[in-house]
Amino acid sequence: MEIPQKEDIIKQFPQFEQSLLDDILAHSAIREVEEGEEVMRTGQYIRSTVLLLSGLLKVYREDDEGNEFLMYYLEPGSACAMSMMCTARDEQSQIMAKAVTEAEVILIPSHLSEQWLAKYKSWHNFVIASYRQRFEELLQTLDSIAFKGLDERLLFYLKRHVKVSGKEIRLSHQQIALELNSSREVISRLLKKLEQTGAITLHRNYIEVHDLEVV
Amino acid sequence: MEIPQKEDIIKQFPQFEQSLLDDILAHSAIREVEEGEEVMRTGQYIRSTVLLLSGLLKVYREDDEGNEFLMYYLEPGSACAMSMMCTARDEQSQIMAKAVTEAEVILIPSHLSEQWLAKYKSWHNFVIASYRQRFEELLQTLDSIAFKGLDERLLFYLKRHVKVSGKEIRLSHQQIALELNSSREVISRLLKKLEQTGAITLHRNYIEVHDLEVV
DNA sequence: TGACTTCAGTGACTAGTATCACAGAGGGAA
DNA sequence: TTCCCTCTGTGATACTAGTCACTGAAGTCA
Repeated sequence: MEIPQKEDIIKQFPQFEQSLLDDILAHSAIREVEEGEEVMRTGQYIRSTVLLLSGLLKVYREDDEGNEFLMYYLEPGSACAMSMMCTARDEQSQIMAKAVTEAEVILIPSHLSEQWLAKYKSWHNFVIASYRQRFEELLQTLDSIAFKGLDERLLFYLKRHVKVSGKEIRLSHQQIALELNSSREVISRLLKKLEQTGAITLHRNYIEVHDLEVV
Repeated sequence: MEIPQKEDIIKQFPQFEQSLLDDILAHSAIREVEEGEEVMRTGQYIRSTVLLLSGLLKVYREDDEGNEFLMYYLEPGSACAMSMMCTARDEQSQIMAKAVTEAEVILIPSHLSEQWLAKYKSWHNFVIASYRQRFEELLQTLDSIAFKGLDERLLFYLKRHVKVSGKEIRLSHQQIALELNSSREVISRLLKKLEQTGAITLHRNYIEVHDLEVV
């Protein structure tokens, strides 16, 4: 654990008021997370609100048979909405969060983030905005699962990936299949089709995205 | 629009403090909603927080082709979480809400429900709890769509229905198919199978539930 | 260089769900 | 009663996605 640096926090959370920043500095810790490390597990008790300072987290759901699907990505400057909600009553996490890249998260003790809701207007707004944003992303994910075929879901997935980490998608087909709760062969075939339209080029262990909108 | 009666509100929202109840009485209206009437439409601007006083609402998502799927039911004493979130910035609804039975909703102007977050502890808790609860229900729905076959989803759907409106499910197979984003014939077949196990009995326009746990 | 491992491509088959077509049952209204 | 409409049941067929079995290509390491 490190002491957070004020400048880093300001850069990612410019909307926070001075006194809130001071409070964060005084009472919270930074945790450095390695690539692939789990930040949160289903069933784990949550005693801190999690803010992301750097890196990229994926938030996903896992069932009892080890199947998973991606809910959304968290980028620096955002918060894990679940950690805020559970916070309120010391409850268990419903989700998994894993670092996609090396990352730094700020851990704010639950009772403080709770108090701050009343104390700091900017904190309150941030929390409400986070809820709303995650809710919307979740709805989008839900839509794509409920209404779309796997081909469209894959497209949606690739687009989302491009948005958070650029046009070189460094994933194996296997990993993609896992996040979409599908199987490698099926994903391979669909990617192949996409390649034939010219939208992407396939390589070993990465996908080069040209233009996903034309498809 | 009617003037809300204090006793009715207390009955459904016993956790609200006196002064909050007075504020609700002074500034909000009750709207009576008929069975089948839409309370909220995707794309509509939301200027009020919606509390449910009596009746039953279903909250669902609809895509551009008219497909839909059920997110969850709202019972008296609960609030539409989306209406609270949108409230904050006068935004558009992402969802549909329709009265399953005749219902009464309380409409609280957005700017007030916003102010009350700071002013009334009980309101603040209520809002946070609502967020959390809806989020969890949404996650459950998501799970069942992502991980389960239609047979299990149907079971999940029936259970949920029994919980909110009893063991006589007054729905046609067609309506169920719609809410699960499936087709009538398939639902008919699955229900038939359930009937054969003895879990339910089928009738015209309603389903008699005996025991869904044994299946 | 050769052995080994991981990743990707492909055909054949299967399971689950959707779609189509049609028949019959139940209930309401004239 | 008769007509009509809605709801339900069922077979045939098609399509999507998942599974299995196998091949070959790319990268790694001794």
